[in-house]
Amino acid sequence: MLDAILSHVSQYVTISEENKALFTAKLTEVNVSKRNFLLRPGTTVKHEYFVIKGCLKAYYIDTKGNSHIIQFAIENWWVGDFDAFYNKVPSKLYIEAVEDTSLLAISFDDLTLLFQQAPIFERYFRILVTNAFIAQRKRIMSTLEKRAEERYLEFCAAYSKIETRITNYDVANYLGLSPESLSRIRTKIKS
Amino acid sequence: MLDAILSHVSQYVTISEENKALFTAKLTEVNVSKRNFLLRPGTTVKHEYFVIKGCLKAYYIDTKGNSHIIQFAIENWWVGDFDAFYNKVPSKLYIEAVEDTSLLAISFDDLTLLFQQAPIFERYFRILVTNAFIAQRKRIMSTLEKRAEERYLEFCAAYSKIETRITNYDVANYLGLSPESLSRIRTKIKS
DNA sequence: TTTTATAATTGATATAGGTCAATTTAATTG
DNA sequence: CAATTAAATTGACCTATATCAATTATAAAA
Repeated sequence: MLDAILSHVSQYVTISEENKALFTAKLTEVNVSKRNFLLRPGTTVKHEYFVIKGCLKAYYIDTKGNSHIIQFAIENWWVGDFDAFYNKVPSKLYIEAVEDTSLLAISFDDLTLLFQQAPIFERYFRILVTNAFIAQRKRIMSTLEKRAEERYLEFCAAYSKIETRITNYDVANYLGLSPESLSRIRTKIKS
Repeated sequence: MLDAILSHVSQYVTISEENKALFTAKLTEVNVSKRNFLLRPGTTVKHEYFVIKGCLKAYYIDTKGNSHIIQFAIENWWVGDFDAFYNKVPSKLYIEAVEDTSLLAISFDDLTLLFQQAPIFERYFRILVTNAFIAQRKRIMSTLEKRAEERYLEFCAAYSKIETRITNYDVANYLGLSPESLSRIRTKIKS
């Protein structure tokens, strides 16, 4: 349970046993069953979450009523609404479990305290956010330069562990495509 | 000169005079004149840069030969190639001065040292990257849900200080549009 | 195993924005 | 300021992907 998150931390920074204890003491378990919500828009976001088991999607509904998936999260991913969490603005996101999911949560106050007590975690999260930033930039680059078909193939390669766990409807949505277009692309690829 | 960057740091974290001195001692001035490059693809990136005066664009050329601007930078912005800088991979970016520009540079080694000497800077950069991540996410959201015209108006509102300093060709490129389309949108707006 | 709900596919048609080519306007530079 | 070069506009036409509507397949529930 805690092994997963500690080994994740250890991939990025070296931490002492004391710091491990300090960290894990601040984590609480949260379970969300399939089709239920970890987060809904309008809420104040007090936690960030680490996925132990399961799969979620983070999406929002725009002014025209269209939904847009901005992130999938599976085992060993952090998920939440950074904007709402750090800037204390109401969330715009739905975070919904696509499978029965168990997570570990850390609150804003505990995280702030942790940063004071052990600045090494400041580094851990700095590295994580930097990586997330880079990954997100690559997504922008992909959208700018590539056709739908190419982006779909790229998605399958990058998220092979996710692709089979979610519907094509959701994959299309993540890629900014209509499900019909994705379906056509898939039949085209098969031939 | 150093005032600008110190006051920028102070917007995000509280730092002592010693830490200010520690930081500024690691900065060196760099000047790039209009149409010249701060960075070219294939290079190893050893520095991140803070803009004191001027304007730059960061772009890359894709496999099809099309260029894509991923960032503009003006006064008080950090600019560089995060991916290349942190992950020590060759840069894919051109960073070109759109006006005569002066910057402050910090090297990877100095930054690493700074993080050890004064973890408060770890926090400063964590906050900056988090903000950059959030801003970038908003860009993705905008692309997903909005038409070209709407995105252009949004761009003008968000980057009013930049908009007049760069060509429409570059604005179009940043928005993922052809210059012709942007031109049509602009004439449509005027009427 | 039948019913019901959800997901995926297919066809017909529409459209935002791209591409190519030409022209005009505005900046640079000798 | 004349000569170049770069930037912006306009027109004609094209294409990737959306939208709407219907159908089929698959999964969940009764």
